Amino acid sequence: MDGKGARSSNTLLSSEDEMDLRRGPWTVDEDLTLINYVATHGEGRWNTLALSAGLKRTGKSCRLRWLNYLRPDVRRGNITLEEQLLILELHSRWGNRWSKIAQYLPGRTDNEIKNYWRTRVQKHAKQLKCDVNSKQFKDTMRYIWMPRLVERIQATAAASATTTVTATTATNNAYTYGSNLNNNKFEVHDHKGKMGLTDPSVMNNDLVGSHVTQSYTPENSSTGASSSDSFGTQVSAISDLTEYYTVTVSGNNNNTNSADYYQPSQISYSDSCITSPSGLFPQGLDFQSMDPNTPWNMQSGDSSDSFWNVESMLFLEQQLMNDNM
DNA sequence: AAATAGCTCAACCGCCATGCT
DNA sequence: TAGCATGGCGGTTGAGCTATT
Repeated sequence: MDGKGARSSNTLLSSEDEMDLRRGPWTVDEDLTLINYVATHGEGRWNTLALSAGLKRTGKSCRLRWLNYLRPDVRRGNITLEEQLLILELHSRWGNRWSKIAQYLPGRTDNEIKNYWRTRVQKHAKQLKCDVNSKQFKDTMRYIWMPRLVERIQATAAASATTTVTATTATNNAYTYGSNLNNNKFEVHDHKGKMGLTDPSVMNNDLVGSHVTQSYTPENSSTGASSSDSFGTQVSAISDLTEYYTVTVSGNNNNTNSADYYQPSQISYSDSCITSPSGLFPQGLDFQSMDPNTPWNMQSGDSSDSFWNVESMLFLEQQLMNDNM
């Protein structure tokens, strides 16, 4: 990799070595070599690592491969409704600060979030024939997309909370409860489980019954053009903006390409969702003061999807308000 | 069945910031 | 202080896959 990058960022390599630099997709052997080397020697000093491990890759390539793919805690797969919502909110706040946004989605890489944004969000902007950075599109996200996401999240949580009641009475220790409701798989984990909230500060005992995460399987994902392999990122159901502006907006619903398809004043949404035109977290979350890893820790190797839940979001809102008082 | 279009995402590129000597 | 090495970040690309015609 790094044709020019190899020259600019890896002067340890001789020109002869440069000629041998590999680029393109990583092989299984290369992956194993990198994994074993990092396991033994740790991360960092990527150029030295590449040389010492005998990888004919630049340090940059090794670093990227490790961070975006091989790292044990990296999550790939369904981007949950909650994650989508958070991405939208954080992007509205920070713009294309992908790495910053990624800090608040544990296990997600900036690259994955960036890809999500470009493939899903920008696609809808394109469909609307407006710029993704335009006020019009931002309003669409704020007034339509995000409220609908919240509604869906809440609906999911409400439905699954009912399912959880019986499970929570069974035991307070590790349990995994699965059910099949409307073709969605629901999973419940306790505080020590592999998924779900782990920080007691956000674990209101009264809400135990809501510690539910919903797992969308690829087959019930709404994204028709998802990759075929198990590593491909899938986006949870209801990620399609088209549904939002066709359902929510009063009048002119059918013309999704219309440049003036709605006015904010036309939008009405329930009391239970967005409360401010400025977005889901109207007064600004103090994300900087939060530990990105604390409330939503998730251990590696768990392919389940949603480790956010409505309580998490409400917690965020609460903290937001507290921080602004 | 073949061709084409569209989509996804891993990987690359280039720039910048930081730390070290 | 200058020069270099390294890490990090955001933008972009293109191979591979799926869906459609």
